Amino acid sequence: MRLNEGVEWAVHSCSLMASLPEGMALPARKIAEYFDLPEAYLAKIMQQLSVSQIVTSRRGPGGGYRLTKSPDEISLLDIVVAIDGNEQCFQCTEIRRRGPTASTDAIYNLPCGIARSMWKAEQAWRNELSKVSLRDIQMMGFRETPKPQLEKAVEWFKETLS
Amino acid sequence: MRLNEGVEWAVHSCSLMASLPEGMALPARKIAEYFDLPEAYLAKIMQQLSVSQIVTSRRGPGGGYRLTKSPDEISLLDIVVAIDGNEQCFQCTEIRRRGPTASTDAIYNLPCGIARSMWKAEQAWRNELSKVSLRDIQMMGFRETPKPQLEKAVEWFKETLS
DNA sequence: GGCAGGTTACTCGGATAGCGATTGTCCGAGTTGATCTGG
DNA sequence: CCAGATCAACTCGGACAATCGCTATCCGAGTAACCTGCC
Repeated sequence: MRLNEGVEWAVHSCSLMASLPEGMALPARKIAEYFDLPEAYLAKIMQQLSVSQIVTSRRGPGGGYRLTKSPDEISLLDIVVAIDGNEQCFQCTEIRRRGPTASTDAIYNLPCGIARSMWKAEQAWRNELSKVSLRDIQMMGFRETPKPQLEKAVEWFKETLS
Repeated sequence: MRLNEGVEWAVHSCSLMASLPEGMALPARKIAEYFDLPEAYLAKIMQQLSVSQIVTSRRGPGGGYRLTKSPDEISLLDIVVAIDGNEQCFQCTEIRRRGPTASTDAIYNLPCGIARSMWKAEQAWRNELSKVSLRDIQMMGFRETPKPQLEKAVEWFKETLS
């Protein structure tokens, strides 16, 4: 089981946008430049974020993407769901109702116990992800990034937004 | 993100084998018959369980598969790992070290905060799965399966093992 | 000098190929149990 | 009647296609700013 590679890009991109001054937008081209990623594919990722209402887009000169909400109100889970979809990891195909021992019209009061166990674990995962906000990610970045890098980033931001 | 379909088959198959009398074995052919699954593909799943030491195999007439350990000692996580692999769902490619703002030789004391958050959630998922044993699954099945089905299953077992 | 129209450059968005992993299948290798034969 | 060898059937195990989803890319649609010429 592997998460989409785009998830990593999306979270980093959103984290970058979290530092964007009010009212400004960051084009996909610039984000791709900042992380040295293929522009065309990143654009697709950003589009998915746009569809999921995590960012809004604006076309034309001075356009680009920006977050729709405060970084406090966006969780990792939101981003993961936007990129990777919201379907259950474990798909129950009701195997128990098949084969010679089970009749098709049997009444089962509960979902399959195996599915319930798998879904419970999945829920724990989702729950952890929903507890981490984009603001938390941003703060971690500020605290843990080496100083020279941080200064370079600020410089890059100034140049880009001018 | 989707879990291998084989995981569901594997757990059901193991649950079935948990009810197998001491010393006997269940061939893949019979398991496929019980659940009405394609025999060839199920054989592949069983093979993966065999490689991971969850079941042992025995060839020839009277051969088949059986659990290596007591159902108490086998967790859902063991089976998931056997079929789906043990790699991390979230792969960190160290994006933060790329692009114009980061120098390649920069020293980062900690793994990327994003990766840490994702891995923590993943750990919660693994932890939940490791808490559920095959015995638990078996017991749930006994309690929740409609009586007529349970009797049919017992009947099938008798015929098959004779 | 101010305003309107056209032009240009910039950005997003959807349609379109390429590739790798999961899914699905087959046949050969190995083993066991039964059978047959000879003592 | 028993023991040993042979045989045949059964089961696993690895090698081999097909399909699907993720990865990657391009070009057209839309928009805002700017420039130019006229009033």
